[in-house]
Amino acid sequence: MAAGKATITDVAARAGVSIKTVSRVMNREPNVRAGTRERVRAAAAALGYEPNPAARGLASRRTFSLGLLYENPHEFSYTQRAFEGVFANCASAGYTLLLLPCGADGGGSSAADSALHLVTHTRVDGVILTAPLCDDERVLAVLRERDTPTARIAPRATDGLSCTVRAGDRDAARAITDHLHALGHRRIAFIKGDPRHGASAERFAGYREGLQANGTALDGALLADGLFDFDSGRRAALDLLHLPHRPTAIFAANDDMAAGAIAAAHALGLAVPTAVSVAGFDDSPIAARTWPPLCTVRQPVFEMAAAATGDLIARLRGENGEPRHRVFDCPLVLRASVAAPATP
Amino acid sequence: MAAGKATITDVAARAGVSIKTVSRVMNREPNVRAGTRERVRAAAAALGYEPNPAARGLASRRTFSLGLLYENPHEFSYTQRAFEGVFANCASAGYTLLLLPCGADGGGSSAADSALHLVTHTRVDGVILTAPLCDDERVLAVLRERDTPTARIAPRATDGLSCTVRAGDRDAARAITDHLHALGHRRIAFIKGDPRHGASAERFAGYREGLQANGTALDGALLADGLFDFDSGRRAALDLLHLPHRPTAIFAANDDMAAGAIAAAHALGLAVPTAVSVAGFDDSPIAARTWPPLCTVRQPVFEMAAAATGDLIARLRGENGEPRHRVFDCPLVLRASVAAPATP
DNA sequence: TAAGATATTGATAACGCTGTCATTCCATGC
DNA sequence: GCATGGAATGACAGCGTTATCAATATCTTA
Repeated sequence: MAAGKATITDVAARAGVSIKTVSRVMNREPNVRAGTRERVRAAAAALGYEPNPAARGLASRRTFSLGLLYENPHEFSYTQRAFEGVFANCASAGYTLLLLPCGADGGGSSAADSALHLVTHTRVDGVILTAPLCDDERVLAVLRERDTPTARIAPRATDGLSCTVRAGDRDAARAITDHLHALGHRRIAFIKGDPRHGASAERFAGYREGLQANGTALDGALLADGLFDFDSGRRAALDLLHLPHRPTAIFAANDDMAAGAIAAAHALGLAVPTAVSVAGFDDSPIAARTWPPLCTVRQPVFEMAAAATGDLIARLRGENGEPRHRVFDCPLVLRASVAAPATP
Repeated sequence: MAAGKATITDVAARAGVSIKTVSRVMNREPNVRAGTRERVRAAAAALGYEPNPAARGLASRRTFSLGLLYENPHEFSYTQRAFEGVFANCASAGYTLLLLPCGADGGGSSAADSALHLVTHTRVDGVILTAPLCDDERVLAVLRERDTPTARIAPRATDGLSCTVRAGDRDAARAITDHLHALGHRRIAFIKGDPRHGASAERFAGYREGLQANGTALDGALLADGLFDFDSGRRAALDLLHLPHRPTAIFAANDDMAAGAIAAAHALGLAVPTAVSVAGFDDSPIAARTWPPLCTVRQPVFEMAAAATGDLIARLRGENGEPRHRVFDCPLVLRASVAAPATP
């Protein structure tokens, strides 16, 4: 039973009551006999009925929405920057932004579930997905089924149906690797990103390309797994720095992990960059706040999110035929956490 | 002319055309004579007419809103945590969350303007304001005028009209100061927060109370101004650490500035906490990522935001008479950036 | 047991806008 | 002067819900 089609009239007919009674049940109003209530509930469930928010709002003069007004000069995390980018284009096009956070708690399935729930029960003209949700097959299937135009930020691959934007992860990772090599580093460790993100594989590929192009063999001992968060980076770096023949540089697949690596070096009494260089990826706010500040590549998140939104809106207006796919350049950001290796 | 009252019919009557023509003008459809268009525009402006989104959505089967689906396990900035807290309560109560960011660009006036614009043109049942917007008289005046129920997070003062939540800033700052004193610090510097935030004054008051209770005189040379951001903290700390008789501890009014202070100490070759202790406020993510990690107090932002939202929704449902005012405790978080001063 | 009170249900009119289609207007060509 | 056709405008029927108030069913109480 396709959701989003049944109306209150259908439910009333099926339950053998008036629409007003259905309305009462849906709004949990008192004065409905338990049996009637149950019958209406069953009919609604069978038909996959969801009240239409617009009709509800029109009739009741309520919106069932709250505004959250905020001003945020200092904090620009990845998500924050993405919000701002999306919002910038929404506002100017007369669109409203609905936030649908997905619980990141117990494993991927719960996140997907809450995503599905929200997509099914909230009527929006289009949806913007960020990684790693943008690669979740179940979420994408629901959107396809309901013909919901979609834009995806940092997806694993393009699909001809949705607009996408992504960073040139591979080239940027290659650039960092080249930079480290050019400074004289030959033992460059790599901390991988969360495997659920498409970008992780790309960044790793860029690292490998860089080694290969510079004639350095890939040393499996210099690879560590991470999950894009500070603590996984810290732990991975501790392992790497305890190696008998330790790396002279550590390249982490994002800044949070790189910050963890710097903390690990500090904890072991190894000076950065004298004893070990550390590089990150993203140019997130943490990159300018570590000591020493982090050498990284800048991902233009705001611009990426704004572009995704613009393309999606254009599509909603029927302005362009094929969905667009954009790739954004990530320029190198040189900072003090990287230097030439000590020559022993 | 109070906005939010005029309907398309009023505009049509005033312009001497049919409602359909008004609709055409409002939607920028073609085939309207320039003169007619102008007449309609003038009538709409005179009446302060804004199309009703619900009616529009119902008739056109469009929502003019986009969904942004995201999953965000790692980044929990202050704003992010507040979002999550607000959203948690919105979703379970059947409310939708509308984000209205305010440009934090050229001075406060522009931010207030964009806030006003959004509050006026978007119909929401209630509004949640974060600092420093929650103390902006112009914003509050608009909300009062339109009888929009409001919740405020970290306001300067309560007002009997809106629900408020805030942290026990004064007590927490007092606790940090006491802690530093107990360790033996007698020259404790303080970096003030952004004066636009009510919390700044409270935290400073707590610092002063702490000194006084411990019998230490307030030394004006040990006070520095800051704006809650990393760089203002770094610069303030550089000044303080260049004093002839420099402080043994620096207490910054938030973590971002404290992180800046740590960077300043590093830059001057002063070890933390051996040469100088540094304490912050908030327990924001940066606090666990500096080296050494930051001693601070934990502000329960998620819980505060969730409580504000819950109180607001209860109010919208007419469940409670007087608006609630809550104060949240901020427990001390002991970390390595603070230790007893060296005894020379 | 009947009157009165209360709980339950439904008929119907909004709600404010857009879509459809009919109508009017006006410029053009013959 | 009159037909022709496209541009400009309007009449009116929904859109899917809630609100109002009347109607009916059920329960109380004397």
